[in-house]
Amino acid sequence: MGRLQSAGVIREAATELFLRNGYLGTSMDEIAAQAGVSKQTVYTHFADKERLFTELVLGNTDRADEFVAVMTDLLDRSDDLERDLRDLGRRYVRSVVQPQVLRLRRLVIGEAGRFPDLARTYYERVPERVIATLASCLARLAGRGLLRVDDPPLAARHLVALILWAPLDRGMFIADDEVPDPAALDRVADAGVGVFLAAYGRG
Amino acid sequence: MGRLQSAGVIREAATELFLRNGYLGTSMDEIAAQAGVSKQTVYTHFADKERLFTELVLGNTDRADEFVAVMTDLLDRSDDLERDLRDLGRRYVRSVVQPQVLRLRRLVIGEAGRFPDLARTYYERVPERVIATLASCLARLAGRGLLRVDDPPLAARHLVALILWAPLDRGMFIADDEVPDPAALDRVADAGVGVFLAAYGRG
Amino acid sequence: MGRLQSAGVIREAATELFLRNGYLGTSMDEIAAQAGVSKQTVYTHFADKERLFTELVLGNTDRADEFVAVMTDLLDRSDDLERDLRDLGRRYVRSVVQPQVLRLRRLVIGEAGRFPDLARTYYERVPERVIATLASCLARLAGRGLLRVDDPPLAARHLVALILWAPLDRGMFIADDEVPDPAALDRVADAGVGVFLAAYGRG
Amino acid sequence: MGRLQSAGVIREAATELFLRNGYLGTSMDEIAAQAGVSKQTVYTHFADKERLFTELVLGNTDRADEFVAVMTDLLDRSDDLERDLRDLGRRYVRSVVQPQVLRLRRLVIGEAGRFPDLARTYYERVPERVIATLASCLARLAGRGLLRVDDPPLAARHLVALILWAPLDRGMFIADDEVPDPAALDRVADAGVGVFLAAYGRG
DNA sequence: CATGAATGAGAATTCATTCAT
DNA sequence: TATGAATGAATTCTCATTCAT
Repeated sequence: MGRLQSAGVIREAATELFLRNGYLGTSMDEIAAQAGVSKQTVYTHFADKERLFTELVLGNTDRADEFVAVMTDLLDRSDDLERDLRDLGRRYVRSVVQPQVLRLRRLVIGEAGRFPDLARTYYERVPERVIATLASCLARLAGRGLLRVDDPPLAARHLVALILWAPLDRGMFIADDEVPDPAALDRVADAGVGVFLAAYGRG
Repeated sequence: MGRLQSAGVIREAATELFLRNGYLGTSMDEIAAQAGVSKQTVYTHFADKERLFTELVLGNTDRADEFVAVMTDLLDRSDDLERDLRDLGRRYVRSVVQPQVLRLRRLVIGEAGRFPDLARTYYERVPERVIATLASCLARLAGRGLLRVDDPPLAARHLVALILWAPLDRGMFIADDEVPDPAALDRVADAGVGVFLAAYGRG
Repeated sequence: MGRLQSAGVIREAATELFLRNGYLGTSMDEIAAQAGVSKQTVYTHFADKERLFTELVLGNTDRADEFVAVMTDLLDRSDDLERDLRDLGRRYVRSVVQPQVLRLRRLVIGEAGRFPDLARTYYERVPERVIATLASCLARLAGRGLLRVDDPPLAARHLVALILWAPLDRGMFIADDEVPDPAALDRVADAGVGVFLAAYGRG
Repeated sequence: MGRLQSAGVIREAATELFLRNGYLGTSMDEIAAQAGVSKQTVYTHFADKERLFTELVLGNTDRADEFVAVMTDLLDRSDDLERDLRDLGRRYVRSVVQPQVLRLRRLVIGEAGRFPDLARTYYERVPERVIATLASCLARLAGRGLLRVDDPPLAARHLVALILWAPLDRGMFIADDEVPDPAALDRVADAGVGVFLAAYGRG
């Protein structure tokens, strides 16, 4: 088996186990067994457990990339802001409540004490990045006269909070695998957008 | 040393260690050493590590009691809603960003996979309890004509989200011990209340 | 099994194994097995492998005590110096070529790179201590007019060298368990004393 | 890279590491890394770790050759024995206290239990060879009437002991890299020669 | 000749838990 | 009630060595 294959298999196995059992709850033995390689092969590809862990976590941050692109596209060319904000909110909420996403968030939060730099980097690369991009979009929308926004980052945080809070906060504590009902999620997102527009809409 | 003293000392020691190092990251040896008792004494008072852990976590949920009482008192006899909502928001945000509170939240979230029932119970006893109480208060305020609220639980979630989201989300990932600047927290809370009133206010 | 028993059994087992297989060549597993206790019991009594090792080595340095006492006694009340020096030389050589003694010397020398402080301490407590005591004795003998000694420590080194060198140097490299022929050892010691007296004798 | 170059580089790397960290304390990985070649290349040139080790140790025994030649030359054509013995003693002591030489001696002694044949061979090729050659020289000097020597090997051992003992015994245990003060070494050698001549000199 | 990938065995150390006193 | 001693299983990581290319 070549280098690429092994590394990939190990990555998959380790990701699954870390997400399920946490950092300390996952042993290098289990990872090797799950990947079907010897323990030493794991160490050939990843210097130690810490680096394997951080590499995996940070390797999962690019999922934010697509969302940021979609968001920019959607809002910058919007000609029906309420419709497009709802669309955005629904997409956002649905992506965030994926079990994999929730598990990763729980993992990073739970290990923030042990890996403070990792948690900070994750925070900057994922949620903060979305907020910053959204703030830019809102500023442009305000420039086009479609919103009244004095403090774009603050407004962005409010929009995200209104859309995500309820399902995300719940998702942090309720760790089962059942994705919430999509219709209910849509209602949550719509209601959040409604409040946002009531406060920031053109009036 | 009597039973009560020992149990208390152990509880303190274990709480500190669990909050700092997590469930798996804390050993019964460390707890005994930190408490200044023998390991066997720990086992005399707490059947095993799991029960010690869950008992400690659930023993820390009554901190929500006071807040719920304050909230009810404040809102039910309000004669200046904006002022009192701001007061409430500022108190809430300040209490939530206490390092101990953030650490406990991180701990429960991080162990939600290993202790799903514990996480669910914590969720119900702390954040959901606040939401439910707040929803009642908002309903009564609507009854008094001070707010326009169709769905009180939803409105409660919105208010909490607007007030807490930014500092709490940050606090989940940035695990240092520096409490945010109180003035900045006040501004965050005030801005959240502002958005809430823009959407749900009588005017 | 009580604390004292366990510690003693572990000490014996570890001493034997370290002397036979060296520091790195001995595993904590082997020590526990040889002692008939669990590995953790070894760790209960000795913090780690290094401390177990150093404690054992330094615990074996008091064997020099008796010899130093005998030497002082013998030389300080000597009324036939040649006879008593020969007696001393024979005792010395015989004690030094004991397999246990040679093994310990080899062990400390071989680990001098890894445990420089241990080697230095051993050197000071065993060979240097004998030299210092012997130097005092020789000085007193010179004071009694029985020897001509300008530099007692130097003379002491010469005497020790003349007596020990040949069997000890051989014993460092030839590691079998056969003790040299006692008669041959006596001749070596006697010859060494002869040279010493030819150089330092009264004349 | 050709066979010769690789082998040489590996030899150098392994020698340095074995001398510094011992046999078990040196891994084939470290040797390969230090040599800048792959581990497999090490195994191409040396069947296994044991053979690499023994080959290196025995490859370092020819350093005795030169000294033996110098000694023979010096003593066999001596016309001022005291001067030439002192010269010899000073050279000998200085060569023996070289850090590399002391490290090799410590290494062979420390591994005498694991590699008894290697230690024996080293002993025969280095110290015993010097003794044997010196014994011949002393015998010839006695034949020329310059010394009174009944048992040349014994006399040779005495001379070597008187010259080397103090610095060499110390050098076995004190493993720092500071070479002793040359002037002090000269005094040690001179004093040893003095005692030797007092016992074995013609006068 | 040289390499990167892989292995099974074993290293030191720590774990939660129990037993005898 | 409290303890010190003890355990068996598990932890991360390294070892000397071999295989396919």
